[in-house]
Amino acid sequence: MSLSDRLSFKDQAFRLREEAVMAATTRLLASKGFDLMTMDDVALEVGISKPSLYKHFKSKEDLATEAMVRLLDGALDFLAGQDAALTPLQRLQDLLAWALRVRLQGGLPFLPSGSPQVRAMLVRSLRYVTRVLKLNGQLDRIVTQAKQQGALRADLPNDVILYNYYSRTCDPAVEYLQLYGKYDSDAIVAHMLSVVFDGLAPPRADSADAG
Amino acid sequence: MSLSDRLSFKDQAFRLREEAVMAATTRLLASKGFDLMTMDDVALEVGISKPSLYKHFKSKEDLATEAMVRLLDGALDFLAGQDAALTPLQRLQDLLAWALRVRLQGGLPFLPSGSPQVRAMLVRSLRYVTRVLKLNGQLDRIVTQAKQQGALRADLPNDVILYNYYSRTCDPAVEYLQLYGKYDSDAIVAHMLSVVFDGLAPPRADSADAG
DNA sequence: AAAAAATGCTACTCGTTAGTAAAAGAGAAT
DNA sequence: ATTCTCTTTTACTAACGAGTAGCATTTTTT
Repeated sequence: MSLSDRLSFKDQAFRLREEAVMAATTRLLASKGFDLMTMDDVALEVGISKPSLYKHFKSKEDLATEAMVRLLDGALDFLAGQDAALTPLQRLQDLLAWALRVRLQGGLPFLPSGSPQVRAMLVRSLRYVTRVLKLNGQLDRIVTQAKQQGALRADLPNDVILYNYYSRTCDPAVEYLQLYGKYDSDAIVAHMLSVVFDGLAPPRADSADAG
Repeated sequence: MSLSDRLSFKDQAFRLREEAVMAATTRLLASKGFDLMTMDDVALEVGISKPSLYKHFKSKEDLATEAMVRLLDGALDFLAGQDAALTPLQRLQDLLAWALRVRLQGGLPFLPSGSPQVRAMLVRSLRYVTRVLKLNGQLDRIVTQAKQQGALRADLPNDVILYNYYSRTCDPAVEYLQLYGKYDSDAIVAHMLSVVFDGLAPPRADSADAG
């Protein structure tokens, strides 16, 4: 309603196409990576021609960066929308589950895996860096809270925990297990969460009290 | 001696250069990835010209595949050379530590992270596939042994354990923590091993006996 | 010492891809 | 209805990268 009133048909179509472009970019970035994703790929997938892309985004760099920004905004929104009653540990677990599901549906990981070039490209973008710092700050606080509650290991520095956490969203294990076809998304998410927080070794009942 | 006797100067130089080519390829593959590594890069790093590379390897694909094959051979050698007295868990931990150190020194990860194209390329190579199957088989047996000894969680399928294990060798967390400069290699390896096997959550002393 | 064989290098080809210019087309305003 | 503006497209350019042809050089062999 409010859209149709204010915007012309052309503008509406333009916005819709922009969303389609973002969706295609995200999918292609996640599957092929930045280097192998061509602007022609994106154009073809959206069903428009390459120069039209440049009406929306001024470069490939811009396009890719925007995709990452949207992912991080999604994560920040997810955090902001979480139930206040949740424990810090549950907040972390739920966010990771969300990120893994995003990934399993063809979305992007939190960390740009791979080449320093891509990292450098992202860091050039203020829009991107802002989000990273915000997410980092929020998660760092939650990790500290979880440690205070005894829900995360106090012997690990926060950054070690955080990078281990982030990196799980681009863990190839997810991809490979999905490729297998043996497990559905729920099973993969459950397994991954279990492994991240509890580890591959069984709980050692003798560790705390026995000695 | 035996080399100088049988091989001409030319042949010796040729072999030495071939090693230099492999070393450069490995380093560049690890840092830039397959797509961004150019044959000119390799040639420049070795100090020879591009066409000379093609006397050693018939294509970029060949070159990259050979680098992966050597890594896997290294892993298989490491396994073969392990002390027979080691527990299965220790064997897994030591191999992972070895792989992480390789990675921290600019080497390749076990899993080709990223694009399906690269995966497809590797799978085309029989030399590569042979090694993968061999390593998979050996590690699968060790994992089963470790489970029987209660050293690994029996509730996780072997393949879930294995892919989580493999994927740690290309975990960006390693890269990022190294980038930080705050931790030395030993600390990073120790932290990673600890996280992989024990998880981010503290041991739950109440889990097995209390209920 | 001279011919023979093999390697290394300079200078190319061909294909691919990011990005652009100018024409063609569709919607909006008078 | 007609003009005006904005968008879309076809057809390009420029750069880069994989792989090659043919010449120069160097080692080996007779």
